[in-house]
Amino acid sequence: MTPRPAGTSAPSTAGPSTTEGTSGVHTEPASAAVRTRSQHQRRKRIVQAAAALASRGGVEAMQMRTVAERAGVALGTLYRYFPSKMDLVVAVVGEEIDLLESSIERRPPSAGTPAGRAVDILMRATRGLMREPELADALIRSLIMAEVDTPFGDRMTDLLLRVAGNGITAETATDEQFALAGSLSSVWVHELLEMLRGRRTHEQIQRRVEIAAARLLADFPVPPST
Amino acid sequence: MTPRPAGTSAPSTAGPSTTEGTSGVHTEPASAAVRTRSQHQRRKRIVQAAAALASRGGVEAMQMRTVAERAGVALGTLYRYFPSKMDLVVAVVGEEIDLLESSIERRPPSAGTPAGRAVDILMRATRGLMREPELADALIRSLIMAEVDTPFGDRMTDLLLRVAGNGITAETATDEQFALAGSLSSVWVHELLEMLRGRRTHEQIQRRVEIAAARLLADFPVPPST
DNA sequence: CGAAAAAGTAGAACAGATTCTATTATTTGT
DNA sequence: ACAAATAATAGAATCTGTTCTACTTTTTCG
Repeated sequence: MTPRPAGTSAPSTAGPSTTEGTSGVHTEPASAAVRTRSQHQRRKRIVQAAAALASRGGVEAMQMRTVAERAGVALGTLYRYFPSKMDLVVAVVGEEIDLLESSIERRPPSAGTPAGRAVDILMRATRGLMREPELADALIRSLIMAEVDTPFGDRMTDLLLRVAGNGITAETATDEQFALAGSLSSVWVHELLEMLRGRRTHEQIQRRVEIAAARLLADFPVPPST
Repeated sequence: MTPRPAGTSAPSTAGPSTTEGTSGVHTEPASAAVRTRSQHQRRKRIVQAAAALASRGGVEAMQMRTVAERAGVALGTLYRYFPSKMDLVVAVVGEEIDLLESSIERRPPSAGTPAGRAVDILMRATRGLMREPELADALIRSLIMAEVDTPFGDRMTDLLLRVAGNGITAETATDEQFALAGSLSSVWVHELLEMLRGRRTHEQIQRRVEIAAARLLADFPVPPST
């Protein structure tokens, strides 16, 4: 699941990566205990508000002031939780990826070859993202722009490794396999970008991803049988 | 409200491309004729100023006000030539790519395999870009972000096709070869980004590009001999 | 040449992200 | 329960991209 201590509501500290380097511990006892009446899921409310706004007009519509307002917190508070707009975007993306992961758990790719399975989840992710083009655009772009680590590419690479590689994990994978899965992931991201730019159709992406996957994952382990 | 009629009469002389989609002709008589005394290479001065600033502190340092000042033009004029900061960035990039191309002409890759040649030019490009990390960062990121066509990925793909594919061109290439070259190009761009984020060393990039190229360009035509 | 068009200029104005301030809750430790 | 610490809040202020205004200088051309 989410490697993120999400539940913890410590504003500044912890957090989803964020630009902050601070890795300090925070002294927040609760995780479920309702603070006073309706206090403390501020983080969740913020992310929701942000996602909602982004689904509409993309990042532009997701203005910090507006998000704060809509989430019912002060601008300053918003900035306490998310030091920059980017951090907020990353949080929103996190949720999207969670969704994809659970979808995969629910209905794992069935193709017989590693490449086939990889294409399966990549296209599923594509469809999922494309359901909210504005949001997708905003998110993908922002992530690529991010100064620092964003869980996106890495999580996707991991997913590919696990699903396509028949149980390989970041641990057990060889350096080369890791590199290959990573390459496929970046090809996909790039195609996604092109689609957002209106230069690719769904079919074209599928074709290209298939072509790349077939080469890149050619010698990934095939599952024993079924 | 208004979609800038940009192409119209703009000083957007010829063109290192820029974001402008307008391929229209411009009514600019001169191209070399010195206007009055020192007028008209304003564009060049602007791009130079921009590049210089970007080489220092990256995009942030390349503030429109500062660029204008340094180029000795009014802010309004700067915006007449480059409707947005992005356009300016694209122009700067254009020059960088030109540099790479001429470097390749001067000393074409010598490796015997398509993959080898591809790696050669990609690493050469990497080194070239890394000479000015701030600039590279600014440029790469901006280009990826660009709403519209930017000559970057395409020009690189083309280059790869020509150089690695032993004379193949966008014309003669099969759909698949085109896709494969494109994939390699996106892998490279992604690695470059990771390097800029400080998550890759030169060697790691080389390794990963080699791994990807070996798979992706496996069945590209090999030169007759030599 | 002389007027209309095009290009420049200085600088104000606007917008949205981020920062800062002063003040008011809440929480926590004891 | 109470003082110190922490979290929030409203809102002003700052910064930088972009737009707009009012003029001045060049260029184009009949």
